[in-house]
Amino acid sequence: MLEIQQLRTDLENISKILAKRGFTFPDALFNSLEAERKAIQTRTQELQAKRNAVSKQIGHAKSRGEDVSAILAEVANLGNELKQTETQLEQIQGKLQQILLEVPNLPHDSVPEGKSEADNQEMRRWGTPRIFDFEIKDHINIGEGLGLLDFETAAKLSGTRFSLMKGELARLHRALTQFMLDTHTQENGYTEVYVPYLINSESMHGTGQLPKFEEDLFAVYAGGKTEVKNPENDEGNLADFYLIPTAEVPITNMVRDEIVPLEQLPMKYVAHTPCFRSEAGSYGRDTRGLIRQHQFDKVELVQIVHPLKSYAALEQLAGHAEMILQKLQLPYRVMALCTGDMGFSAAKTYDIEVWLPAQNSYREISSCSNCEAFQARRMQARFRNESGKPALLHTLNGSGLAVGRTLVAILENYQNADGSVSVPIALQSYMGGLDQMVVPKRK
RNA sequence: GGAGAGAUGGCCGAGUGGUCGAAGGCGCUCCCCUGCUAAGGGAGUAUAGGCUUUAAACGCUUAUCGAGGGUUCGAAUCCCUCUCUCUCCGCCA
Repeated sequence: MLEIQQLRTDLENISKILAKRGFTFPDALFNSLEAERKAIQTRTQELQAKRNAVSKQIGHAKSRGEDVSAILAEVANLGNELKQTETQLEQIQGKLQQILLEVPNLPHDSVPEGKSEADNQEMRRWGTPRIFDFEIKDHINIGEGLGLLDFETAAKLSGTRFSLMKGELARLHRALTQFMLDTHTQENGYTEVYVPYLINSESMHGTGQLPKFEEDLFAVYAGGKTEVKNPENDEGNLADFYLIPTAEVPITNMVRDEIVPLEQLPMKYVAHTPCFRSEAGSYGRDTRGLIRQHQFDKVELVQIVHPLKSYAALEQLAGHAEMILQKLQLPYRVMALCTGDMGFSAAKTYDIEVWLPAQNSYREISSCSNCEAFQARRMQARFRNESGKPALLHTLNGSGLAVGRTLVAILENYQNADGSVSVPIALQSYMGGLDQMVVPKRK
């Protein structure tokens, strides 16, 4: 959420900046609502002040035992008018709030301008894609060839965009999460947290998934009841819970409505959770394989920091995600997302893309964003600053990493001619010393 | 799921219709006193808005005593709904 004062004083400029993201701010509507708001709010407060003064008078008079009927007559109609203006004010502020909640964050000055993925800017590359002297397979063929990856059964259980892993592959998947968590807690200074996967709508508003992106989520209704609780307003249509699309939601919301002491900053949290996404609007994209699933695991990094330190923290956070790929010896590149490709809440985002040989391209495996005060303002997440005053925090999040996609990268980059897959050295201790997953011999 | 108790400022805690944004204490900040230490004295100390202001401060003003609604000229206080916490019982991985 943007600061409404900023919009009031600098609308033209902000509108221009938002246009770079492809967002059209409703200038005219906003201005007329604001004018109305100002008039009605002033009037309301005048009436309230009068009521308070008169009520106080009555109190005084009564305590002196005087007759108050004259004063009472004077304010007979005040109540009605006040109620009317209060209602009007509430409606207008509701409308303004609604507009505000759907406005994306302002991109940072350093963000490259552009319309789509094609305009993202490459920052750096690490590692050299391996040259294979045999015909390579994609991760689906490798996994199925090993007899450890089973999409058919997953489809029977749940449908498309689900997967089922067995044996050493399931263990490798688990090894990856352990390895990532251990690295971030032991080397990068994060505190591990275990969080709820079912989250209420307030939290989803806090990090920006609601109200605009409900169709991307899975909603959960206690006892399977989906009837509208309160048909009078939209809030009544909200589900009891939503399945988290990322651990960013529960972790970041830990500081919702909190005032954090200065000395507790920066807060650095890591969590491993499953993530659930409806993937509405991505029909036909990455339909095969593990790349785009309704359910996938992710190790998420969240930093809650002092506003002056958030850009340094973003570089650090991206570095932490990169560390995992370096330890796994997986080639990658880092992209600065352009204005048109960034997510709703982000002021600046680096995507880390891992090399996938079978796709002959780099694919997103981590997305690291500085949301500045955008989420904090929605959440009222604050800290007590140097002069003792509450001020908004900055929040950052990044994958460190998406586990399923890391598994894909390992299968493809570590594949051998005979269909076996070598286990990266960094993971072998998590695999009971196993250094290779081999194709089972036919009997 | 059943029965009961509770939710007040950074913390503790008083306050059952009127001069209460809220006593008192603790903590914190500043000042005075004290040659260290301990103690003492004084002042200050919620948040979010609106108007005013080039901006800030100041000033004026509104709202907020878990949340929302109601009664009333007036609500921390009375009524209703909800949320959360605690205790006991039941069920449960």
